[in-house]
Amino acid sequence: MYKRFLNEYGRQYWWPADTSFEVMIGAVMTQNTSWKNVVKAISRLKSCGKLSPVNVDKMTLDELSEIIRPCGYHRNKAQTIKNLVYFLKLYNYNLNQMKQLSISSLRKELLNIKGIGPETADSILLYAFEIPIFVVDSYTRRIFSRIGILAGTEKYSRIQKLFHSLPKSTHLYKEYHALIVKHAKERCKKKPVCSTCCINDLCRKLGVETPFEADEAKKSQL
DNA sequence: CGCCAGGGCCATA
DNA sequence: TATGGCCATGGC
Repeated sequence: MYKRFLNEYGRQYWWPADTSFEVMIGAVMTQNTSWKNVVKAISRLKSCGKLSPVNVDKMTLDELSEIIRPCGYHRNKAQTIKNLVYFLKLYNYNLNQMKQLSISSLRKELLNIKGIGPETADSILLYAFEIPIFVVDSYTRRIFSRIGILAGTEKYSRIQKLFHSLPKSTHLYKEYHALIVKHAKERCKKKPVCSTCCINDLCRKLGVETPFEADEAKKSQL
């Protein structure tokens, strides 16, 4: 799948951000939200010169909330970003200092921050800390359940484990997740399912329904 | 106008 | 453990 996606779409060069802090707050802001809205929110932060952990720390919750309004759920997300900055401050805003922790400890610390769940934590670990941890999102579930590899209801950790059977490569995990998002947006939307998907031939090779066939089958059941 | 977007928390059973 | 309601904005 990775090879086919890479061949189809090319390298994605994720995460699209200038600093690791921008990666982190972007990961929070994109929760159940289109990336375009996140770009708006981040540029608003940039244009007031507040795109740094120290400056975010200085702002009140309401100030931050108002600036990031375009990304949606802005009250919740402003609080989450505040919680995150509080955590970063404990380590003097120094990522190398946090990296002294074991990977599992660091992950637990991130998950302990209110508003940060598994996907957001892993996005931060992979794209900000450059630690080889695979990010599982709803697109991963959709794509791999459409071709019959997943049911889609498996627990996060189980799906992540599956991808961790691949070589533990930060570069591979970064690009694979990015390619999954790219593919979902272009060819694996909720509806309609594209009939000319680049993984159709792989489905036939595996002897399973193509995404298009699976969709048609579901329709005829109704 | 309705659907959807790179989730997570919380109350409930 | 596992659903369901809730959080909010903008693109299409």
